[in-house]
Amino acid sequence: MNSDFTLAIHSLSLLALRPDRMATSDVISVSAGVHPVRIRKVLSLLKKNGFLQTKEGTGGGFIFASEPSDITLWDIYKLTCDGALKPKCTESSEECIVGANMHNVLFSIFLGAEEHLGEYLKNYTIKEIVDLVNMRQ
Amino acid sequence: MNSDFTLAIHSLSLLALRPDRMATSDVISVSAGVHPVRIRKVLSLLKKNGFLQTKEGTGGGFIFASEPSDITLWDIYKLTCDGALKPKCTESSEECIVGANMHNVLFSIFLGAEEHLGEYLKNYTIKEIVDLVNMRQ
DNA sequence: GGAACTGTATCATTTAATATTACAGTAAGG
DNA sequence: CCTTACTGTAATATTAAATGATACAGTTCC
Repeated sequence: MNSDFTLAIHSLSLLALRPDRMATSDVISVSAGVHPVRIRKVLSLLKKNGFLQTKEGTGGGFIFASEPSDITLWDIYKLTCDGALKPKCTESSEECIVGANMHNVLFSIFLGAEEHLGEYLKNYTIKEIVDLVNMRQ
Repeated sequence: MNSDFTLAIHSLSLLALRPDRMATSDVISVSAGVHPVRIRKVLSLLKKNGFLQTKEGTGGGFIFASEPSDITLWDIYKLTCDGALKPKCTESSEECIVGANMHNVLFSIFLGAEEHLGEYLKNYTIKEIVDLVNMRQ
């Protein structure tokens, strides 16, 4: 699974814990252990979809824009790794009945698999992630 | 998703269509469009788990060992890409409550996700894949 | 106008996936 | 019993994907 997905969850959880003040990409990147540019990249995606707000310039950064209970892991999945389950089929022989059709058959099955996974991921919101993080402390 | 998974399905489907005679790794590799050594590697895994039989030497190759309707995609998933859904968390800061606990929280959620995916994949057997392939012809 | 940010493009580096080569072991058939 | 056609598997090379790093334009605040 794409690590952009976990990065997004990580960042949103961190922001959910400080709903009052902004966090810079530097602060988040230290917590997540990655390069600040990656944080900016991933979070700009979340911004475009209205999950958080940003502010440039001095004192700027990222801040939660909605309710942690309104964002599900499925929302984040769709943004960061839609199609990740899709099978990577190599160019197979068109002359063989299996080679010629396997890709399409698997594609439709995996479309269903992703939908199915979606039903599971919809059960978890950022609020629940934060609660679980707090419980472990 | 790991392409060993699709390779295994491809190979098994091909073998299911010729239950009477053996197929060599060369034949399968042409159909699947990959290197024969990879076929041998993936199929040796399937052999170890009793899904097919092999024979070395002249006239040897791979042959189905069980019923196509007895092998589900979940069986194959477990062999070829168990844990593939597991989030790739980077080393995050132990000093931050989020960084210190995110990994464990996500890990347990993804364990559940994989189980959930399993319920879906159990609905498909090699027999059904072969039927779908035939229908498309 | 300078300091502290985001936004984004580009290039470098690391890591994972896959292909290739090589060869030992096994079975069949002359 | 020797040759041919296979699997099994290790080692190495190559390619592709993920990630990191650098650079800099645009914004906001003081």
